[in-house]
Amino acid sequence: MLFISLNMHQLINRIESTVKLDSEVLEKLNNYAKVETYLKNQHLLESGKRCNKIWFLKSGMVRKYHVHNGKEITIWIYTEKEIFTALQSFSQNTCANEYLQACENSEVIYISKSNYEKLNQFPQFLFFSLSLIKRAFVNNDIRTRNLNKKDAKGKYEYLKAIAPEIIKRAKLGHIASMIGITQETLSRIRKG
Amino acid sequence: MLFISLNMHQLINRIESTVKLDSEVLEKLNNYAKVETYLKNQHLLESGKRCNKIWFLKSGMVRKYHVHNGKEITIWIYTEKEIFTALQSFSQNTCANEYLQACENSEVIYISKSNYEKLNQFPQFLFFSLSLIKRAFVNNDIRTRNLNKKDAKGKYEYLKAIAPEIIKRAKLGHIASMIGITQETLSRIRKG
DNA sequence: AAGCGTTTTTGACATACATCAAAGAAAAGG
DNA sequence: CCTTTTCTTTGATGTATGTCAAAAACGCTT
Repeated sequence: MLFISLNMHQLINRIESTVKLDSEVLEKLNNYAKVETYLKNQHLLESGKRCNKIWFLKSGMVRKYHVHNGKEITIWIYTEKEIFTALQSFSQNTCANEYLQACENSEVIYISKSNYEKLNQFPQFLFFSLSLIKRAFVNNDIRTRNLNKKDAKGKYEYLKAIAPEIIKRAKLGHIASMIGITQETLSRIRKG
Repeated sequence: MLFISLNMHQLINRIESTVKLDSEVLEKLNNYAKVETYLKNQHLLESGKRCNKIWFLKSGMVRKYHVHNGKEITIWIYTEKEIFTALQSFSQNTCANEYLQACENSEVIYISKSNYEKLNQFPQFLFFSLSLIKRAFVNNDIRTRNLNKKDAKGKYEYLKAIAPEIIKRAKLGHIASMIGITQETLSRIRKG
């Protein structure tokens, strides 16, 4: 009889909306996945460190950013049920040059790189990994194209349309740097 | 005895720098891959059509662009030995909203989507697909981050550093729209 | 070599947005 | 509940780059 931790259901649903997993994979997944909590402002990952985890966000909000000329540039903000990692570091064993920080108290499930690779030895899980990254790739692509040729207001409206949760919950400055404008400009845009 | 078309060697080398393929996969790959040539300015793919091919560029140069307010925005320019497709259309069976156009006379190898999927039933090929897209994802990511917070000159210098071939061979206007500046600005940057 | 279409350069001008600075509002913390 | 810190708003000013238009250079084709 297969025992799956209660914590795992959201994640398993997420995966099984792409591929059905057989009990062998489910069991491994259940064993490999660990739950962890972070307080607001705590870092899940820091620039310069190697990223050897992939995360699933159960609750809260996590911001990915990098530092350029002493300024934090938000890359993306993740909300509930999203899966994220610092892919270059994770897949190429290099040092990350980005930070992952909880912007609210957050609860995550993570799988270590080595365990993730073990899961990927199962073709059904490998197939999931491929579709996960394909979707992420396509989304990035669409986002970049849409943001590129818009003015500040257009960028904000676009982000609002595709990620209303972020607009509601994230700080002004974080949102602004995500779409490449200053927070002063964003404040004025919001005013009307 | 396995016969592999001469045309295929470049592509096979490219794949086998990631995974060694056994003869069964090699044979299928050889059967599925077709060579095609395009004249300068001919389209490999047009917006509104479904993209059901993935290409390997043997020689020449291919530009991916989309049209925004009647203007062509270059997304990227591919040079020899690169693999490309319109991923959203290819993987989600939607209509492409981008064009692929030869900017020089070009020779490509393509594999149809259905054959590509057949190849992906082999875990070793699936593994290649995953690493291919991972690398593309990471490269896009790095590029976007680097281009975002630079001024026009910085963007140009960055592109020159990562893709000198494009700078040498592509048209001014194509390069300019790729980094989100006007061709007049780029012309002035080049002047000094 | 001449001619024609395309691409690049140059110039004058307009403007969206950044920057800097300081006040005001909200949140955190004792 | 009051204090301190952090975040957001508002205002004044500067500048990089866009836009429009025309000239110059380039590269095919005959």
